[in-house]
Amino acid sequence: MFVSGDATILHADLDAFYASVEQRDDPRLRGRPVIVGGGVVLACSYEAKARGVRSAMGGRQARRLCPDAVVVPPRMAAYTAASRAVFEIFRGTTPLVEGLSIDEAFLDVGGLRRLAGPPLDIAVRLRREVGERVGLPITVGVARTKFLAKVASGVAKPDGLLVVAPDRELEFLHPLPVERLWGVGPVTAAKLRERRIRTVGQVARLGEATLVSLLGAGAGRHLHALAHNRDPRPVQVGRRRSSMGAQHALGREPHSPADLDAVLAGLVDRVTRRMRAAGRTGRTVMLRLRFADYTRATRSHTLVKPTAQTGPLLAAARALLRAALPEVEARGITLIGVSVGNLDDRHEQPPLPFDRDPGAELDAAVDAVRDRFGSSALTRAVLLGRDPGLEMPRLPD
DNA sequence: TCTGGGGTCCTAGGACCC
DNA sequence: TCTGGGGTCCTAGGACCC
Repeated sequence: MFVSGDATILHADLDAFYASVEQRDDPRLRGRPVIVGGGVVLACSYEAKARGVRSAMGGRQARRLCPDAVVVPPRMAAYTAASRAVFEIFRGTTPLVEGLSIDEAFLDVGGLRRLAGPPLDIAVRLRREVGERVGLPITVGVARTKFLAKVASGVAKPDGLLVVAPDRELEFLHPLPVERLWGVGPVTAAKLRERRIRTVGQVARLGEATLVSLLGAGAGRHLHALAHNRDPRPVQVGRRRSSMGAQHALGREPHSPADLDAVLAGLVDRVTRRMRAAGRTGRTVMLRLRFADYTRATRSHTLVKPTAQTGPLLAAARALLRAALPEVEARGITLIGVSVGNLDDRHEQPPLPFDRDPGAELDAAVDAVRDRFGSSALTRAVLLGRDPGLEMPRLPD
């Protein structure tokens, strides 16, 4: 029978996901260091990790560390398909699945003991199934809380399984370095290091007030709770994205306002197209900038009505960019991004027929142009207000 | 070795309303 | 004329995650 307080939460995490898909699909890559992505490392195999390669590392450094690595371009469609197949296995295991990203999820198997056996057996079967049916290695951590299950999978990687029994939790947790805690990144770790605090156990002995004064109220309380393995968050099914965005890195050379506008139009088009495909609308447009010194800034504007139409969202993004141009010209720009937040479901406002909804008509025309001529033609058309082969309504300013 | 693209959550001040 | 507390929304920034 179900005993509350059992270790019943699984954190399942595919190992070196993109690189493992590449090794699965090309046997020549197996056992060799593999790097996915050229400019920066998107993912790398464990053979490459053993040589010091890390994701997000610059490509040049990665090749210097590991000259015999095979560098392959990313194949997002293959990763998406593999992810879907794995999530099907997750949902075949338990209905209580909370996806965290393309390659990891929490599974609550608390109610399944009678049906499917104890969590350890379920985890063993899950790993075998993912291996046999999708051909990928996956690590599973099992614990009483989400947080600890994730820590456990991190410790067990790669291709591992680790169950943390409820009566051994602190014994497991306290010797670990603070960086293992979910939410402790470089900044927090550095602040703790200044106080000579390196392990989770040392954090636990600090006392909440000290942590709050060191890290602020939110982070301090959060960290204090985690260090004592207090994490009441349940596994949540069906969480929806709350924003969608796209961004594009630019070289350090100067960019004219017209160039930036072209990039911006392409980004807004990409985002709104995905929003329409997902049936979402949004109200808040956020412009993200990164300057030549790699500091960042954001500018946002909230519309009165949610929409997925390119027109109003592009107009808002353009207004934000125009307002930021003096700063951009003074400081130089190396990245431009757009995201739409405050996402709503679209169901409340069924799409109007074209003859009553010029915005939807415009979007349909834009999609048609892209499909026929490609996105670069589309960007030119949007910028010039010209017709590359189709009647194109003008974009609002 | 100059650093991609996609997200989440938290904080804090100001506007505005009751 | 001066003084409250509480709540929500918007904007901007920052830390963190994969």
